[in-house]
Parts: sequence; structure tokens; C-alpha cells
Amino acid sequence: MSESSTINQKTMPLVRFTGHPTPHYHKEETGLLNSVDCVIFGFYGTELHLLLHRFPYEPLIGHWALLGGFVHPEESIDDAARKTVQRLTGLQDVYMEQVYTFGDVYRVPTDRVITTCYYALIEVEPTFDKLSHEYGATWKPISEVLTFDLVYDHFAMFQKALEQLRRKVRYQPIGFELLPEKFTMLELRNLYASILGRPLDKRNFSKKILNMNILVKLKEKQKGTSRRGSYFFCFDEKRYQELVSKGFLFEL
Amino acid sequence: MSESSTINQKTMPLVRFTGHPTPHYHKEETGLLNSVDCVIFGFYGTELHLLLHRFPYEPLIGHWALLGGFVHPEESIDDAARKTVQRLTGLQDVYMEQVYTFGDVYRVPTDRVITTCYYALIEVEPTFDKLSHEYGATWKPISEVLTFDLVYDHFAMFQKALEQLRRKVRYQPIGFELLPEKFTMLELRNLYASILGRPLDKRNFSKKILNMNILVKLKEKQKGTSRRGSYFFCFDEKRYQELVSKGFLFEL
DNA sequence: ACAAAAGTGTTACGGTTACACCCATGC
DNA sequence: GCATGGGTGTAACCGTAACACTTTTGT
Repeated sequence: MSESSTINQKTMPLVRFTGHPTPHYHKEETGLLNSVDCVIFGFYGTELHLLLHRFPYEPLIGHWALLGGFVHPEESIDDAARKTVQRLTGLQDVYMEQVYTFGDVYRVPTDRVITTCYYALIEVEPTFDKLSHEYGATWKPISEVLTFDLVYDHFAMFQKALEQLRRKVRYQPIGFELLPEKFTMLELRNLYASILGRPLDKRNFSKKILNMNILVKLKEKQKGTSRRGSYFFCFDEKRYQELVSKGFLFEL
Repeated sequence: MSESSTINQKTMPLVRFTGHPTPHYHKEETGLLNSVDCVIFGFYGTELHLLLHRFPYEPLIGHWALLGGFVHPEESIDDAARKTVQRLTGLQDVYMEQVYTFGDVYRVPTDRVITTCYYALIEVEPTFDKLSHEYGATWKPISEVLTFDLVYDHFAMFQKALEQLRRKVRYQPIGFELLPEKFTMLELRNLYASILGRPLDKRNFSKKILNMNILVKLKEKQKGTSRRGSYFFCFDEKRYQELVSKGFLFEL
């Protein structure tokens, strides 16, 4: 195997290479519809929230649903997912991760649609005024979502996404994606407690996370929530990367 | 939200319901090609192996590749994956798990193909005489696969699959899927050592796994490999399920 | 001065790691 | 009887979990 078989995706032409010398083995295959659905997580107060909208098509008009969109021939599925999040929240450059692809024949009764589910982690504050009214999007606490009857298999998507988030949040520092740049130790602890679904000891939690040396304590204090005020911290991404390259493993 | 929006997939008719009262919101969408690729893991000797075949299409004829197949309109993606494994190995009822969906526009240069990757865990012995000669399938040790130049993005699929297996094998008792019904403690330990990529202490490993109470020690001994012979064990699935329902967590 | 949240240290426990010798058997 | 792999126990260590009081400051 002397020649490379890898394709440089960046330099590919935008038009398909059609002068193929051998039988085109895809010729007889039928194209199917592909879509993406996004489980959009946000954190505020003391609970993790989900961004839902009212399904606008019959026969399920008005039922709660994840927001999705079709995958077009000239866009990757990741792009389709990013566009969907942007359409709903107005935000770009959001942390997203693919969760699972749902491909049962009758998952959508009226058509064969294969849907790839993604989750997004979003800082909620900046979305409040940007939320698409066109889509009737609303933040709902996950404890409430558990009682909802989502459209199609959207509930299963939500469950898979939450499960994956719960797992990943323990070995990758992705929780910070849900918080503003500056946050207090209490906010961080509440975030993790909400995601993991169990209370976390105040002293043990801060001991553990501070020992990792990936947070910077700021001079500034949060005012208003308490007499004394609590210090802000921020996540030091650069420092984290340095530590990782030396073998450090984030773990909660 | 009084009525259920969930669809009972088992009682769905095989013909689409077409008399839809409202605008068919999928009408203008273009169908894409969907396929599955399978990372087939097997264990023998002391190392984890991968089942590969020689790619039969130009311009990559003869390069090592995962086996895949297209997803047809009347089959789920899970079914497509199962069929692919059966075609190659002759085996049915194999443990499979979805890994990730690869949806870059130019991942296959000649067509837009969205591919969902699965891994399968297989007991190797029964496949030796069944392996499809038509596809030129061969078991390759993963240490060797790491040096291969697989077709398209198949190497990335292999990596994702291995990563997922490494993770999952630590919190779910799926390792047994790679072994015959009866196995020795040494075989089990070698299996885990190979998957996790690090040596495991003999005493600590057997202590830990035996303490879980999910293995049954058989009267029978393995002969031939040593003078003394070592006892066979088997995984007690029923017992494991009982323990799980009492809150037990498998963890290695 | 008091109310309300912030911040901080020590101890007990449990699980993980490291490690070496005797055992059973076939030749 | 000896060579080969099989089987077994203990002690040190480390990280986790449990737990309560003092500090700060705005009103």
C-alpha cells in the first residue's frame, strides 16, 4: 500500500468528479431524507434547561419538540446542526456534539427520515432577547421536560443526549460552556449537581476542582446575592491544554 | 397535551399513510445516499482483532476497508448494519452498537454518502470457516491496523469505534461478547488488557471481577495450555441483571 | 447586632496498587 | 522430580466522603 488513499477535503472541488473509469457502484441506490435534531441545553437558576419549540406541522401542531432541519446535499450534517441552532437562538460558534442517529423506518410516519441528533451547550443569558419568536422557542427545566410528551422520538433523543452529557461532563471540562465567562463556585457546583442529578458537597467539590489548577480566581466579587459576595472564577483553557499535554486527566 | 404523540412502531402499516391533511413539509427536500460501515471486533490469541476486507471498487481497489452497505428505504439503519455483518461473517444475533455518523460532503469523493458507523463484537472461532471469500475478509490485529491506510474516512471510524469500545467495556459487561461461552481467567484478563491497551495485574484483576459475583466457576478445566489446567468461567447474565436491579454497577 | 451566604480543614473509610511464593499436574 | 503455568493474601497508599464552625458585610 504505497499510495495514500486519504482525501484532502479542503481542496476538493465543489463539483463532483464524474468521469469515473469503473462502474459507479451507487447508481441503483435510492436517496433518503436526512435531518438533524438539536437538544439545546442551557443552565440558569439552579437547574439545567432545554430549549423547546412548538411543532408547527399537522397532525402534531403545538406539541413540544426539538428543533431540527433537513440536511441539504451541499452541507455536512454538522453544518446542518449548527444552522439549526443558529436559526433558533441567533448564536454562532456554539459547543455541539453528535449524539446518535435515529434510523427506524417509521420513526416519522409520513416519510422515511433518518435523523442525526446533536446536543448543544449554550450560555442562556445572551439568548433571552434573541430567541426566535417565529419558532416559539422556550427554555424549560429538564425536570419538567421529563413529563412532556415530545413529538415522534424526540423524547428518546433528549434522553440519549442527557445521558451522553452526564457521562462526558465527568471526563471533559465542557460544563463551562454552559456558564458565562465569569462564574462563582456556587454556580459551578449547582451546574454539576443539576447535570449529574445529585447533591455535591460544598467543600469537597471546590477542593477537587481547585486542585486541578484549571480555574483562575478573579479579584472581582459577585454582589447582590449575598452580603459578603463571592469571588468569580474563570476557566483557563490554555492552562488546561498544557496540563493535558502533560498527562492530566479531568475527572469528576 | 392530552393525546399521545408517540407512534407504536410495531403496528405501523407497511405502506405510508399518504392522505395527509396539511402541507407535506418534506416535499421539496432532496434524498441523499445513506450507508453503514461496520467495525467488527474479535479477540483471539492475546490481541483484539479487526475484520477487514479489500475494497472492490476503483480507484481504491485492493485497499483495506471496513465492510459497509447501503441503507434501503424499507430497512432501518440498524438492520442495514446487521445485514452487513451477516453478509461478511455469516453470523446473526451479534452484539452491535452504533458509533457515529459521518456526514461531511466530500467524505466519499464521487457521491454524497452519509454513513453511520457501527461496531460489532464477535466470537472469532465460529467465523473462521464462514468468512465470506467473496469479500476477501481477514482478521487483523489492531496493532497492525494502526499502520494501515484505510479507504475514505474508515480509519477515523475505526478510531472512534475503538475509543467507544474502550470506554464502554469499563462500565458494561460487554467484553464477554468477544469470548466463547466458557473462558479462563487468563483469557478474560488478556482481553481486557488488549482492549484497554495496558497490562493488568493477575491477582488484582481476578479479585475484582470475582468480587462482582457475575462469573460462575465451572468444574471443568482447560487442558493443553498448561500442566495444571485452569478453570473455566462463564458470565451469568441473569445474575448480572438481578444485581443491576439492586443498584449494582459494573466497573473496571 | 443580626441575618445570610461564603469560606475553610481534619478524620475515617474503602478501594486500588504493588508484590512473591506455593500448588497441581503431565511429561 | 522437574518444569510450567495456575492460583492465592497482605500491607501501604491514596483519593473520597463526611462533617461544623468562623468570616464577612449590608441592612
